[in-house]
Amino acid sequence: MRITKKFYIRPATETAPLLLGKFLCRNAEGNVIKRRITETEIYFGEDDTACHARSGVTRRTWPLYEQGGIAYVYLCYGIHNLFNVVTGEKGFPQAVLIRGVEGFDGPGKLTKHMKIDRSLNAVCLVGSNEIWLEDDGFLPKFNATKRIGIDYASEHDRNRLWRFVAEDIT
DNA sequence: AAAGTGATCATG
DNA sequence: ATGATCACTTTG
Repeated sequence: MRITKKFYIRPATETAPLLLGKFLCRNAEGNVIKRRITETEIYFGEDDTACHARSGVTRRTWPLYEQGGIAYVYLCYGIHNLFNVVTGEKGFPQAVLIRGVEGFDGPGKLTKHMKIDRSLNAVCLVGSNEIWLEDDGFLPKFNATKRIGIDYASEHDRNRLWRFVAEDIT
């Protein structure tokens, strides 16, 4: 069944591991794709030097400050659309980056396959018929590791174990 | 190892 | 208006 609002309104630190195994669902022009999430990463607050919100509210980062349950999609390196799930209460910027789904490892690859782009930025995952998440009760085992691709962040933030990889989903 | 690619943000 | 930066992927 579709994941409801309540699931999203809690800290990304809680939500990120729970998102593993959930189905990311996308309806693009009547074509529905559903795939289990295999890899997630936390971006948490203005004090997290790896988080986009480290510079406060801007034209790009405003969705991070909304109440949990919406999408945050932005263009990375001029080429790749990266998909995040905004979590928590309104006013505290945080999100979970979806880094992989079954069959498609890599945050840019999965968005390409599922036709996710910036037109879905700030879309409500609870109410949209274009993109949403579903839960069938499956809870995979997982490992927590360091985040990837954030060399510019402080050592302290680089060392946080804020990346989660499911073991039993390929 | 390194390019490709363009929105975003800080600076002037 | 301009330039540096960047939560990546692919190619050699």
